[in-house]
Amino acid sequence: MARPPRYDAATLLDSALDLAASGGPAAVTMAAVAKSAGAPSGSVYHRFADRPALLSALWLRTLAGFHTGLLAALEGPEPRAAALAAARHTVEWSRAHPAEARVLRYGPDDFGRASWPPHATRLLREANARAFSAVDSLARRLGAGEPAKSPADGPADGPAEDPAAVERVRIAIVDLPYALVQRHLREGATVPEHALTAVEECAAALLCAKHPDRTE
Amino acid sequence: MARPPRYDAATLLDSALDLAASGGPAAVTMAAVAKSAGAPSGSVYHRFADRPALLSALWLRTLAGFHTGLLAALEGPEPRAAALAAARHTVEWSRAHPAEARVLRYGPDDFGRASWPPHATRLLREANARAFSAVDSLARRLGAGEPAKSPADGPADGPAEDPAAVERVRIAIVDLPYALVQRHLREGATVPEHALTAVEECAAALLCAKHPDRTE
DNA sequence: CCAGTTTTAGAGAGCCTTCTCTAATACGGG
DNA sequence: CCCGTATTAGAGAAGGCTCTCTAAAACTGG
Repeated sequence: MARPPRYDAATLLDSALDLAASGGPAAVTMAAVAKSAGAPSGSVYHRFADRPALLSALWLRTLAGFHTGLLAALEGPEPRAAALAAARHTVEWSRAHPAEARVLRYGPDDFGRASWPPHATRLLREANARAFSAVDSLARRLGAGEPAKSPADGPADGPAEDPAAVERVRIAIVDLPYALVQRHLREGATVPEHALTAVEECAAALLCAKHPDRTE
Repeated sequence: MARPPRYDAATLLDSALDLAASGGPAAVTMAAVAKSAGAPSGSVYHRFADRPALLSALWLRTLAGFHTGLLAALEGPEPRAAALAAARHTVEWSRAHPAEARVLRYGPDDFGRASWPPHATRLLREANARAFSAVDSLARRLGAGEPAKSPADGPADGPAEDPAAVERVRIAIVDLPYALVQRHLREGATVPEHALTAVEECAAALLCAKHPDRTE
């Protein structure tokens, strides 16, 4: 009932991904995407209302690709194994998807979040909330296996929720792998294999040391 | 013997810093810097040959500001205290200099390193080499205090230099504090105070756990 | 007070980008 | 076979950015 599409949204986003990976968000211009995909500029505007719409789609698609594996790892049955798997996932996914990982170096603000359509802004908020709550609940599960420390310390609702402990878990399984990956990507290199073992060791060390009793 | 300057390089770089901190590298246009400083565009081009020259000056000035304190901390007499001081410095400096810290979120490539003048490229290489070697030598000093592990493992020239151990130190005192700081900055927030204690705890934990004998 | 030098001041050319608009095109259903 | 629709195709207006160029201005040493 209609002419078949030659340049669909996914294809155009692939071009946008390449441009963003090699030249940063600023390199993703509508003209550059069109040229890189071999399409006329009209076709790009046929798929995406404007540049913010394209940038938001690129960010959300990339983030979703990363989150699926991360969430799967975080929801593993055994808390400790799940934490280590999540830490590993960041490194492995970045090694397998270098272009996407380069995009996630930036933040949504760098991709013009301020001018995104409301729809995209909502999706971003939901995706981030989902990931954050998954990390949070894993941190709770990890804490539940430990001996309770001081029950009269704050309004512990469900299991004990020491914000500092949650923060430590978050550092071990999110920030630390992310930092290591980004260091290599920032230098223009790919993520080396030994980054994986480094992350495993460091995450294990951080998950072990729970009590900050050793002040010095 | 000449007309006194009204807009010197430092003032213009201050404007560029504000623009970069709030809008990223793309927001640092010659026109925007001129407007933000209240100067005509000619004055900007009088100080900086072209945009890459200005961007390189901005990056190098910002990096130098961060490096001075970092190098001072790394060169402390007692290795372990020096390592913890270095980790702390990243957080404290970022809290004290939010705009500069936002700039360092990016990499030199985002500030157009490919088109920098050779002079600037050389300065960058030197600054990075200095910082890297300071971390490296601190890692060596830290390792020297520990019991030697397996002397017949690689061409140990001076003190034992296990690349994995150096990497672990680098993660503890550079990557980890950087990651924590950038997480807050990426979200548009400032770095909270509790980030400092989190970094201290995590760095201490990582510096303690040296031997990767606990595989699981 | 003058000559010399640095700096301000801003107009404008050339290029690139975003976005719009019109026309042509290719396919499927009846 | 033909109509309706989704899509391609690309020209072009409007605006921003980089960079150049000319002229004026402001200060200092003699």
